[in-house]
Amino acid sequence: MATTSEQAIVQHVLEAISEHRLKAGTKLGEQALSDIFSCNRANVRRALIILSARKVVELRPNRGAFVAMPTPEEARDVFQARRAIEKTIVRNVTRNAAPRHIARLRDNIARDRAARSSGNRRDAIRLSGEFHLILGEAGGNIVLAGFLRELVLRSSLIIGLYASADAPLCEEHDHCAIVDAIDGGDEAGASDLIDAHLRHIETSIQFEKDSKPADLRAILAVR
Amino acid sequence: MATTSEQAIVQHVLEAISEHRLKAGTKLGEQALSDIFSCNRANVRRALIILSARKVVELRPNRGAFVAMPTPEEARDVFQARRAIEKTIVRNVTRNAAPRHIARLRDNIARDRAARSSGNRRDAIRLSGEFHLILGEAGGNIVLAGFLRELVLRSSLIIGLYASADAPLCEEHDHCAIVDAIDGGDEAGASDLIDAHLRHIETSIQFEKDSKPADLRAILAVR
DNA sequence: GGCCAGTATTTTGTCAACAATCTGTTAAAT
DNA sequence: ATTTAACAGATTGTTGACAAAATACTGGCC
Repeated sequence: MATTSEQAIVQHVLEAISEHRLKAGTKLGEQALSDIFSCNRANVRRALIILSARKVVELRPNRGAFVAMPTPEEARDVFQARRAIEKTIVRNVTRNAAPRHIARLRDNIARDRAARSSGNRRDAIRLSGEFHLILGEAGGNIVLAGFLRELVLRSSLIIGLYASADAPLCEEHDHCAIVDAIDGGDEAGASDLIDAHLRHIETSIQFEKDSKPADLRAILAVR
Repeated sequence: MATTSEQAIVQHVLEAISEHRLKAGTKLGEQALSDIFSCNRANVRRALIILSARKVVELRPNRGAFVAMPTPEEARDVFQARRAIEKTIVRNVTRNAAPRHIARLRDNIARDRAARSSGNRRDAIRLSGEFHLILGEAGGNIVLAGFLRELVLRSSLIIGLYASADAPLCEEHDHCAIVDAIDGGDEAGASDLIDAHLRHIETSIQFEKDSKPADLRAILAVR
């Protein structure tokens, strides 16, 4: 059942979202996608169902597929979920810490720093997201890693929606401190650092509350 | 895109799994399902894709769909993920504790007890799973609740695979103590209790390690 | 000039027929 | 008797055509 093109579509859409090329709310027409990937509409359909199951695409009946637009409430839930999951992951990493994993993390930080200093914002965004995914893999729990992959993607949409265009995202200093704690075997310390890191990202996003049709109606009501 | 029959198939399969009527490894033929639900094969296909995204169904190319068979490693990961997620959920419930939620939880325990004493094992299994889902809803975090729903289902498959047929599952006493702690506003206590509860379930399952093809090959190799 | 109705076009949803693949059985050959 | 090969049946995968719905457009009306 798994064709190559279906996987390719999913992969490319996810990458585009994580690099902030695809913005929340963008329509993903079936014809358009089947043209781009030169495949049958059936494959596009399968890809869209998979993406909607991962909550990064919303399927509206008789309307089509759109890149999901997380609400502020959803955003809050996503970040709380990340704290719960990543704290456990980081504890796992600290316990199981294989040297190659530490190396991958440090390599990521170095490349992130390089991308930042050379002004390559797109790479920087992708790399600071990947840092968390590497943690997920290094933790050794496939289930948690899968959940985290979904959450990081949704975070990417949230940041694209609610953060200002040139806001600082993950601070590489934070990432560095986390790896140091892991490398030093400090489970509780690493756990606290990732928690603080995620809280810091969340508070750096300001959610404008007025984006719901109900509010609009209330505002425009003549009385 | 969401038809009624597609939702119905997903719903019924999930219910059947959570009540241990559908066992891990069962083949879900397309024709069979389209006959049962009297719908087109296309709808069956969509349902199967959704189920495979939730990891309760495995899609083997050119072979068809089968109810997933979690490995012991996967089982360990699922339960660790549940501990991470449910501890946070229980803390949320304790903080937000609406009376109607507490009532729903106590009602669930009462019905669970009734089912047990009347020897209705199927209902008892379903109800003790539902207890955790009610916690998920009461926590108020939709993202975590969604993850938990998936994990409870996978737990159901795991228990069906590895637990003996008449093993005691969730102890209703455990559930009772958890609700008491929540009702008393004891966040840390409730968190510890659910952690212990999940560890207890996990240790009551013995995983026979010999179920992988790699092991079989090693065992049967003539040298 | 702005607004509404009716039509045309595009897009999504449904379906059935056809092709490819796999499974199980039968038959022939060693 | 065992093994191999080929065949028959069943199941999955693919494709294109058709139906239904929504959006865009055009013309008439206030």
